[in-house]
Amino acid sequence: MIISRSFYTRSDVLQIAKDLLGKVLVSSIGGITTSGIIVETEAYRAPDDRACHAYQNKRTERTETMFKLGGIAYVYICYGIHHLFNVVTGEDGMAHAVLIRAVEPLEGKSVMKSRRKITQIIPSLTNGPGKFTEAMSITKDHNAVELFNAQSIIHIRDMSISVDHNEILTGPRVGMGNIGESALRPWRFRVKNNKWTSKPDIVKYEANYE
DNA sequence: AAGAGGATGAACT
DNA sequence: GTTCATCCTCTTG
Repeated sequence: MIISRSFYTRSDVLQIAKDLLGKVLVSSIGGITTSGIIVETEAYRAPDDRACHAYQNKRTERTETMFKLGGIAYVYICYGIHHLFNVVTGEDGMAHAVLIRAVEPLEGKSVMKSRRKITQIIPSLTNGPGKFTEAMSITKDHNAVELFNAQSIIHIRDMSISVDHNEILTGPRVGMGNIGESALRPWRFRVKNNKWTSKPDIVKYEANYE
């Protein structure tokens, strides 16, 4: 069943990032339904998180979506090519979001294959934040879509797929640059032994932070 | 008005 | 391991 708005408006974005594992992301683009089990997430939390676009509560046209009441999508273009999908969480005025980094394909696998221009059902179909959005035809046009509304072309369901807390691997987020302490925060969560998650943990040996 | 750079992925060597 | 595709957003002048 559809996940209600109250799931998203909770204040702890780290908890929501973990709770989203096992939930099912659904897109119905052009009458074609695709869906996937969320198997990897990352939390982003303004104002103190330098990795967050809304670091120090910086409001711009782009970040405005993140400040809204939880339960909507935040989709933006990365490197000019990839559309990255986030779930906005928390109260109105709090810029918190969960990046979905990978899903396990459920419905519409053949459509996903053609969109990704590959011929087999293999992890590279959806095991990255820019990959599953392509497979599910999610673009920045879907920014601010209501995910708690079953009529929305993108929404999230609870299909009673349980992920025990000891099945969740935790580690630093992917793609952090020179952002000091924020890069070390273990705010990436993924399902242990699930082959549909993205690249392995990044190990940082450098300990010279500002 | 212009320029830098990015929460990535694919195709290279 | 390296390069680069590609474009929007934000900063600076």
